[in-house]
Amino acid sequence: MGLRVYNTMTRRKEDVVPRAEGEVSMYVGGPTVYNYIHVGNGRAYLVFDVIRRYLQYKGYQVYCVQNFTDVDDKIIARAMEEGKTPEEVARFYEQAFLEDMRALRVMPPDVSPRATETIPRMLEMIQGLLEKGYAYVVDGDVFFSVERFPGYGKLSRRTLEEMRAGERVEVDERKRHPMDFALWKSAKPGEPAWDSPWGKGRPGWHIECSAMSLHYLGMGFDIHGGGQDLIFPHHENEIAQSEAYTGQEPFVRYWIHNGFVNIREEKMSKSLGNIVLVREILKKYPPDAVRMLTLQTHYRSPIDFGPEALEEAQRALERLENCLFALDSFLAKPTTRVAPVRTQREVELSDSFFDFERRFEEAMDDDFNTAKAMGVIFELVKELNAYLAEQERFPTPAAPIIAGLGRDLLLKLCRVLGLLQPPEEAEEECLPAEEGEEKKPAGFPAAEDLVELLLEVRALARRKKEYETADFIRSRLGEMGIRVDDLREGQRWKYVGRQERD
RNA sequence: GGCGGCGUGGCCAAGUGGUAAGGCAAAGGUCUGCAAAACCUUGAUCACCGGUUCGAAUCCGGUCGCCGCCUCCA
Repeated sequence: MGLRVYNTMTRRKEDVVPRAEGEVSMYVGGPTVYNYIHVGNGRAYLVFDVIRRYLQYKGYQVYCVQNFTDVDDKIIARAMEEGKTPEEVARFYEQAFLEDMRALRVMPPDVSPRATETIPRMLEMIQGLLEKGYAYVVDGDVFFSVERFPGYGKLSRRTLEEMRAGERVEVDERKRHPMDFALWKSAKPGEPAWDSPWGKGRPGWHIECSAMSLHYLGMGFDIHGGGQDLIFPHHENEIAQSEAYTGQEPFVRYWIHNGFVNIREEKMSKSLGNIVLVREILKKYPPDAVRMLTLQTHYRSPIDFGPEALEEAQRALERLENCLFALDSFLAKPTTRVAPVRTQREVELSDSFFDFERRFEEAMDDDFNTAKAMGVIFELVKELNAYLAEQERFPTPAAPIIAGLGRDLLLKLCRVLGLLQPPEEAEEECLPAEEGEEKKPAGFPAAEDLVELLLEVRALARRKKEYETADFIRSRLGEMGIRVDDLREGQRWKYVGRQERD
């Protein structure tokens, strides 16, 4: 069974057959950089991050383009408010976006072009559309004529007659059809502007994505993704422009759209004023908790990002981390005899590992069913925990081998979903340890050794039933972010980081 | 008005023709000086009504309820 994906265009799950064998080209709608991104944006980028990781896991060479919309009404408005230039605003939030993405552990795209740097390509396209009669000029504005493009509405499944343009927004009288949209907007005084054959102006919103995707990926690329709110009009317009301009179709092979984020049952949106910023929740929850929450629901369904849901996701994540912690400390324990001889139970368990991986893949192959895939991972966790529990009573010589295999599989599957990734280099740079370390004399004991020493003291205390001392050590270490668990055969510990909640 | 989606145990959420994954919460038990973790055990007939079928949460029709899009938005 190969990979299948739900294509918004056909409203069906389709087998994925990339344009070029073994390669997948994808374009993910990037941010308009006029503000910090909210969790709705965050979800979209997490969804496509997972899709991308899974494609790579399947062996595809993935090439990913993501734009920055750095010229736009909202950016201009923001600049006015803050007394800055639109460019300053754009660069600032561009940087903030990159920080948020890194914090969420989203893989950076291969190319992230800016709209303002793609203007020549856009002018070229607009010119071409004019020449072919798909567009017209009015007072320095250029509009796309939707009536000239027969396929208009095919993505959002609606016809021009069905749409009630002007019902909620006043229609520009100069347009030939109410649904016509701007390719180029003439500049008002004080706005950023570029020279064009139609006078000074700036691009309309939709044209940039067409220009960039055609430039970097070419006609008929594989995956175009974004939130469901982009289906109409943004992606519909992109199709119209691109197919009209090139005279070819399709513009995109597979359209993938993720569902919305709700906050307490309501759609999160700017007008409702219930925006939650990515950087706000990352102050309260680890990035993997946010990722876990998105993974536990299918990408096309709505998700509630309320505090209850996040708490729950965090506890689910802890179950995963606890299992890994238990495996790691089990494997770190010095063992006297290791032998490959497996018990019947161990033969069955290690055989089942293949099964887990197969079921994981089946789930992901079916339109990236991460909720199902997480279910498989949690079943694996249960098996591994049960096995470790057995080992406490009845150690077996092959245990390190089996536990090692289990650990490798668990980590492998989690990382396909972007969970439990090793900390990034950038993060380590943030730790203020660097300088101090230089000053330490050679041979200064590592922190790990000192922790071990404390735990030896604690073990001694426990043996003498001096529980006050033992508990004191445990709680003080806990305050420093070191978690200590007592097991039947000894203690295990791990640096889990300081808990900074609220 | 048009188009689309949803309604599964206390909560979240997979499943879309063969008698319901998983997570969180809860209860009891095991382990344990305490704590934490973990393990074992316990619970849903799938909004409602009717139909198709040997058999439906899963297909068809209807009813009720919720939501989204048609406007900038991930």
